Amino acid sequence: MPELPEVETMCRGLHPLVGGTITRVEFLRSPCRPIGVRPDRRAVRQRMAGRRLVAVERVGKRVVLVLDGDDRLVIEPRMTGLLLLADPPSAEHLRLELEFSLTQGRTEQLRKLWYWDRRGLGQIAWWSAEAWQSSQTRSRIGPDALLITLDELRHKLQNSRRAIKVALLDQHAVAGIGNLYASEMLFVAGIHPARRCDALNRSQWSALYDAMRHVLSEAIEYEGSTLSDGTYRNALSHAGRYQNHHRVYARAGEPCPRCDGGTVTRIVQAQRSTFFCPGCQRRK
DNA sequence: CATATGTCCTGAGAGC
DNA sequence: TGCTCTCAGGACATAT
Repeated sequence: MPELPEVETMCRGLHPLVGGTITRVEFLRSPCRPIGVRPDRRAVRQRMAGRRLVAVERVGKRVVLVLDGDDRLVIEPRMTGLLLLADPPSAEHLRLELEFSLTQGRTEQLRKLWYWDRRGLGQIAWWSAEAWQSSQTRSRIGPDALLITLDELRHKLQNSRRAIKVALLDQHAVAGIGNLYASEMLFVAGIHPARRCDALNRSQWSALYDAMRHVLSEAIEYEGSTLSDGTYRNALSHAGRYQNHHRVYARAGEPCPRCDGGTVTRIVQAQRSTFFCPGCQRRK
């Protein structure tokens, strides 16, 4: 489930490690199927060891550990991946352990960073500086949802025949939006999730753009959403709080928080749940 | 090219 | 109580 706000929160939580040197890299043997590591575990372990962490960045829903020399370790948590400095929820789903050495004055401190993933759909990939550079210029992934301009968003999607909800999930168009926040931002914008992109007018694109920025930044302030399965946690293993502020997601049957008489409704689009209010998100 | 569908994965919860 | 089944949705592979 981690989408842009959760991944942003994870990244911010890793800030204490910046400047530290990686002293140990351990891919943990677990009864679970190993997650994908590219090029492979041994190569990644060799390349990581002794490197300094220069920055932690986010690209869409991916966490990028920038190392000295500009090489990068890119972590995609997908559904259940977490990056933790403390208290993993279970030992058996730990996948990767990194040990960092941090110097503060004369004292040296060791800290661990774990990648934990219950379902194991996550991916970890090593990018050399050169490979990263060329992939950036070829730009396989779309502009980040918090960096894209209104014009870019409109030009990317306005000719698409897809439903707007489905198009918002396309990471090649705009990166960072997932199933939960797509429903939330369409509700705030007052747009029916099944409206075709090519049927939206200029003021609706503008409303959607504003709603996208509003919902995502609000969710970051609350440190993301921890759903009923309780999986998502920040780096210190604390739950997010934005689930208490969801307007429609997973609220089917509840009264609309905006209009009189509307009921939040669940539909399925592209095999995913969508939540909206038929009363104030009109088809036309 | 654009769009739609299938696939992977684990554990919670429903229903019998 | 204990079993089987369905569902949750990240990204990508494959099909149309």
